[in-house]
Amino acid sequence: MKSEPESYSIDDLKRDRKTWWTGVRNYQARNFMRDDMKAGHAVLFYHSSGDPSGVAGLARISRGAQADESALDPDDDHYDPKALKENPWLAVEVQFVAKFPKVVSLAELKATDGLSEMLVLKRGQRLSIMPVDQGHFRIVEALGGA
DNA sequence: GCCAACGTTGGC
DNA sequence: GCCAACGTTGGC
Repeated sequence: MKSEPESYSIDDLKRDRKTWWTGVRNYQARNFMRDDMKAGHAVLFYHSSGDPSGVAGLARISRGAQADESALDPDDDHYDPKALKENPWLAVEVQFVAKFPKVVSLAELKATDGLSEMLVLKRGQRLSIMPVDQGHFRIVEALGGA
């Protein structure tokens, strides 16, 4: 799961302990939340446009997808005037697990054997949420040293 | 700030 | 359904 640290960082999640991951307005990302992200699943927390960009820590899905009410709130940054109650945007609840001592940078990910097929490293991949292979997850977790 | 690689919108 | 224009993401 990607977030710009200036917007919401691993430190913010550590402070909050858990948070509803609202504001996702991409259908593919929404479908990942709906179909593939269940309570208990492990998450890599990625800082995009960070210094450096990379995986900043670990989290866990604490509650599966529910309607993201922020889409219906005109005062919310991610308000979607076309959002429908019958076909809502979704959010999952994410729980803090660990902050890596040092961000596993994008450059480090690219340089690591066994991660070449990781989706976040694929060309043109901009989704804010994507599935991670179990093998890739273990490698990144080990690099993070948490 | 630049720009590639998208996704979305809307005219036709 | 096509596709040009536009908006967004995110690395650099």
